[in-house]
Amino acid sequence: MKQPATIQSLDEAMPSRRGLNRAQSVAETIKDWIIDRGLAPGDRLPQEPQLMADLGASKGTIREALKVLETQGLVRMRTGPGGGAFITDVGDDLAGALLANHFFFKQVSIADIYRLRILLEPQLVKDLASHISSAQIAELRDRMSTYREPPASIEEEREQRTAELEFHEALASMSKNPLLGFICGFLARLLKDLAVCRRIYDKPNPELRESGLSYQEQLIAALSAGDASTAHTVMQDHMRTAQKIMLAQEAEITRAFLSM
Amino acid sequence: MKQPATIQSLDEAMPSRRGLNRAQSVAETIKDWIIDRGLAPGDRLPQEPQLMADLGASKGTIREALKVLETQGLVRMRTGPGGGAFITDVGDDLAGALLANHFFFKQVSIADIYRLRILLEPQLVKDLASHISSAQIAELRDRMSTYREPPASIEEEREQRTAELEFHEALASMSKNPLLGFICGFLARLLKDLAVCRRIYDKPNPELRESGLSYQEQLIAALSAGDASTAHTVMQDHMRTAQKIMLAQEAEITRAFLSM
DNA sequence: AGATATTTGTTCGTATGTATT
DNA sequence: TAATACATACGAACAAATATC
Repeated sequence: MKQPATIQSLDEAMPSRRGLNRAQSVAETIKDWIIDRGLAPGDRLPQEPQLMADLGASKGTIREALKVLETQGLVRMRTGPGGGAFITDVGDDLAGALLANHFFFKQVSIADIYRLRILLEPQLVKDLASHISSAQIAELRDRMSTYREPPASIEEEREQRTAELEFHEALASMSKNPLLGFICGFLARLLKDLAVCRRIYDKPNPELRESGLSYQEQLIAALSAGDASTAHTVMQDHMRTAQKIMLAQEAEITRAFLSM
Repeated sequence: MKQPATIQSLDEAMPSRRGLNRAQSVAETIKDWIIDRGLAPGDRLPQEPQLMADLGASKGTIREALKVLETQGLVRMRTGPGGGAFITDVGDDLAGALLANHFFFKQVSIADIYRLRILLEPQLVKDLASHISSAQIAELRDRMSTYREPPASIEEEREQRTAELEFHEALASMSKNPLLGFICGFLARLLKDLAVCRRIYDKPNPELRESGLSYQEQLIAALSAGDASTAHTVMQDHMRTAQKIMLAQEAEITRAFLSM
């Protein structure tokens, strides 16, 4: 059954969106559609000509509105026959990118990040111990093998440091608590992206590396044994030493900066 | 003379942005400009005709790109002479709304939220104790007066509960750690929306209220005395009690986020 | 206070690219 | 291979908002 036109009622159904221009207003209207028609990821929105008719807006405006939804990660556009705008789940990485924008102009220090990591990461693995699967443990073991051997070059040094952070991202993605998982993943991502950290990672740092390696072994052992409290302790120790090392490095680098 | 293929030169001027369409690619390019030209909030981007020339894109495309940046909260558009796209700070509320979108289809439980609050809020006030100003303490005292007296109706009950969460948002906004502050604020916001949408707080709950009142007095006392460890303990106790009470009424957040 | 110039906002018509059949 | 259906992009014109004189 086709439901032809809620057409011109829309211009009136839509008046009281103060402060927004047409495209944003259209985007909000489409959002409302999604809500009260209960559309789920995978469902398709009407096509552009249809939207133009239904919302009484031109192509350009419709496109701007869809762009809004797309950058919010709510829909994904596809070309070709059968194409159009599809409702999609908002991926962690996109949400992380958006959130990273928020901290674009704020100064987030390494100290700020580690203050959170020290609190959250131990809790994360503590919860994880009770429900982690053997397949997931295997995945963690697999990641570890990446940096089995000491780095031979600066590039390898940085690669290993990145891999270590991705180990934490993997842990985060396994959490049953979406909030906790997302935040831990985001913190790891911030460390990966932060300019200051990049400089830190450029120098060899065997101390941090060895600490990382031994803790990971202990952590995996504790996780596969389902030993929550040991996992918690191991992670906490690791975070504390990592914090110390990173803060020392940060201080050193800023000192080097000042002397220029 | 018409120049048919501006498109060609663009593919070369703007290489290696795989998978993105033109508007998104343009948006990324503009972002890069912002970064390496060191543009700060308040600075202005070139105007549309200029951007069209510089990026070799049509007006519609430029507008889509600017729309992307606008919905990400990175720029704000203004009409009229001297108007254009202005770099802007990304407000906490917008970032929160975007992040809330991310949890639109996920199920976040009250248990999930409180697991984080128990860890983070105590740390927040502990840090706060060392640098809070007397003006800020006055503001907190002022907020408390809102719910001095027991609620007379269901509506007042809910209002007081909201005010209590806004007390936490105020605390969060005072943090010197932007990450910690943002996350605590976001958690309070989640609970607030949860309250509005799911009517969890509709029943009178004198136990929670009294616990809240007495803890706030103790907290403010500790903060104005600069007593970090007491502030930490007080908040931790409060969070634990609140968690117990709330878990009794545990319900899951489903949708209701998008309307923000 | 009002006219005007400047700049974004919106629309239409059309052409091109791309994936499905 | 050709035909189709859809998004994607261009360009020109017009409408609305707003600062300046």
